[in-house]
Amino acid sequence: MSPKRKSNLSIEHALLGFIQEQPLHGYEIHQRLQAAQQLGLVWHLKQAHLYALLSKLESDGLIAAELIAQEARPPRRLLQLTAAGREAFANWVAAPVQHGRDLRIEFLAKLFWAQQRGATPTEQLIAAQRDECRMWLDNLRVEMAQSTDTTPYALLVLEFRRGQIEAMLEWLDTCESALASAAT
Amino acid sequence: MSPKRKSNLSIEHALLGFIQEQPLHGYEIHQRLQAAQQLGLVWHLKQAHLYALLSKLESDGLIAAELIAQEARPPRRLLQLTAAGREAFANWVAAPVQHGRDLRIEFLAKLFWAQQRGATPTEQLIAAQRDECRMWLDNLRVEMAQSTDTTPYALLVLEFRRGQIEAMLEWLDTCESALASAAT
DNA sequence: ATCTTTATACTCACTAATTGAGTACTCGAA
DNA sequence: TTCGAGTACTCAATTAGTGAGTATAAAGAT
Repeated sequence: MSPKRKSNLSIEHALLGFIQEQPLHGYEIHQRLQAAQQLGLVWHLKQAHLYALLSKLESDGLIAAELIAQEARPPRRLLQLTAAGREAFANWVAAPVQHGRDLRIEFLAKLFWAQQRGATPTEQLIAAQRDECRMWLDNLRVEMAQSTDTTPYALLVLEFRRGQIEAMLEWLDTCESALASAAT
Repeated sequence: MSPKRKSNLSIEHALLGFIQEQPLHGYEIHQRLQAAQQLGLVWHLKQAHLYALLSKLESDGLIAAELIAQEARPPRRLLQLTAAGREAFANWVAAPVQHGRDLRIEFLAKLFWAQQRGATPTEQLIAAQRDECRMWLDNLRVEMAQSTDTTPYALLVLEFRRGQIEAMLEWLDTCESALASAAT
């Protein structure tokens, strides 16, 4: 009833990238997701799930469908970005992820699209994520410094997180130089 | 109808640890899960979710409940390990996780219980996980070596994973020395 | 000439995961 | 005396995710 559902979109935004250039239908998007060496490397989606996410994006007004009848086949639902969708996608690509658990999939997906968009968006994304990671590290260090009454286990947990974040930061540097050398 | 449901238990096993020593009821388990510096540090569960997981464990025959009536309050369901549950828990604690995505929560949960059990189980778990991680690394290196026709993006994805696994391996070393020095 | 795959383009019904909210009582403090 | 906090769960609802199915055409096999 209420017009504003709490729409928890995040990784779904990655699908919008496929229809930036030209409208596509769901089946084709699924094909491209599977394609080797691309997004499918980090994000796996069953077909039925893909269609579910697409309708979610549609009901959120980020994409709009146009029915293209085909004689004797199910009609294609040609999907295209709405203005809101185009904006949401741009924002999503540019924004770093806010939690470590989102690095493996969502950040790599952002990087994929950023890198399709060119060197500048890529560098900006990397810089933004680096800032975010540094913030996480700073917070961790504060927590660890305050740890006088900390159990050995709790300390190990914090050290685990520190290690993962530091590895991420080093890898972000790798990304930058890889892309810089790819540009030349 | 069929007696064998495909029961996809894994992280749920961590709950069994709470009733190793004495039977507890769900509410109490939730309290202990929240307790600072413990498992709650890595695994957050809403109350309703906890109860759902407990019934799953029960229908899998790993725990059994005894109803304890209390005058004028809802009766407690006192939960205890079955023989199968005790075995399943021991196996779970000893086994390394098979996928990188399970490191942040499930492995840390295993470590928590291993370390409650003493130095030997802890060392064994760490060793087993180290072997597993080394295997992942070896596979990654093969993939990377075979990468002649690889896009820069695909290469970065592989390098990301390598970084995370290497950080994990270093951290496993930290764990070992931390626990060794705690033992003295 | 017919028969079987394979590709196209989705839909449906279901189970599992997860959440918010509620219930029904007690006890201690203001 | 009433208000909040604690005890111990339960329920209904929403979301996520999967397996299987549908309907058709074109391509290839026998």
